[in-house]
Amino acid sequence: MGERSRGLTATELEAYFAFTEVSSLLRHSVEKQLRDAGDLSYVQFQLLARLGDAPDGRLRMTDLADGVVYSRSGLTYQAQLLEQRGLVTRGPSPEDERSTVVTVTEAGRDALDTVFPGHVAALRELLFSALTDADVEELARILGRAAGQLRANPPRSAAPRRRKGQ
Amino acid sequence: MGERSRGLTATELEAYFAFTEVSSLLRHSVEKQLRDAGDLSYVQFQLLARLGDAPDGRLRMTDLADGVVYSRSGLTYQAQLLEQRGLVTRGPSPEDERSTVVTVTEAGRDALDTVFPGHVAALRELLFSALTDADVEELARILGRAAGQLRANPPRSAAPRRRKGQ
DNA sequence: TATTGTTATACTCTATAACTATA
DNA sequence: TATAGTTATAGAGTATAACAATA
Repeated sequence: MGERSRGLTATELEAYFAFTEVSSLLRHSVEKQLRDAGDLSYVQFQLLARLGDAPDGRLRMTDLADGVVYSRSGLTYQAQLLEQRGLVTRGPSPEDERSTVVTVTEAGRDALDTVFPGHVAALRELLFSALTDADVEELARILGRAAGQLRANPPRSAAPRRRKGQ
Repeated sequence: MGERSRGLTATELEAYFAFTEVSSLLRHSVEKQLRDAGDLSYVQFQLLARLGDAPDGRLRMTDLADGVVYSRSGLTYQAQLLEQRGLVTRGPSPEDERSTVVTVTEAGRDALDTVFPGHVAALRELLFSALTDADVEELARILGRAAGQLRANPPRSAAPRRRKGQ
């Protein structure tokens, strides 16, 4: 970025550019794989995967959204799509009548199983094949730190609600 | 991802999750900053930044697109937006009459200058503040490798055209 | 014939605000 | 009053295919 790079060191710039490049290319490839293999968008895959890992495959809408979707209406939209396809069910929470609980169905787990091998293969081929075990460890450590920092810095200029929406 | 994680080591999974988390949160924050500070989308910022670094601030459409936009019509759309705002100009190439050359205007450079300090500040605060100099060097090295690998693996199942769209 | 770019079109996704209902 | 979620609506962005023009 030429002169505008003042404020970042050369190494920082290099790391940032590499990060954005990897992020963009990897995301694009992965999205294509998920679409081709299971007709899932990346967001839908993330939501299903999250539910698949949750106890009983169930999560409240609010907890499901975290980090994946940045507006509540966006989550409602995606949850509707998944429900229409029979990959999740939605129902009221027994504990808190305001809440909606989303649950993965068997079909939802099948969709994950269908998509997952290709997903892993893509990651291995596109990302990990170029890295040593030590690289991967370093990457996990460093990005883990960065993730912690980002989590601790919620988007500023907060809006109406604190948790989900923006 | 529970049992479905077979095929990736625990460390690989950890690295991948951290990567997606950082990518998502950072992108979201940066997009907000660019929008607030200069009414630019992330894609528009990338296009302007690329032009700002190019000799004479000029690039052919095809060269401008690389890695930023994945369809030719998408680039045309964004270039139109930038041209309407006076941030770039478009004109025919003298060498190849088929080509369109895009050039940053002074207003375009001003827009970059307006947005850049906040952009750098966000990166410093959200990403680099948590990392040591050695971390940043490692990150640049590792992600540089990964980027090379990704560049060498163009999106498979190629389509109509080879370079940009597909 | 292949390449560069534009246009028309349809579609996906996201965000804002207004609204309902429960705590 | 605050929280959880939905709905209506509008807007931004992307992709595909058909197209025109030049190499």
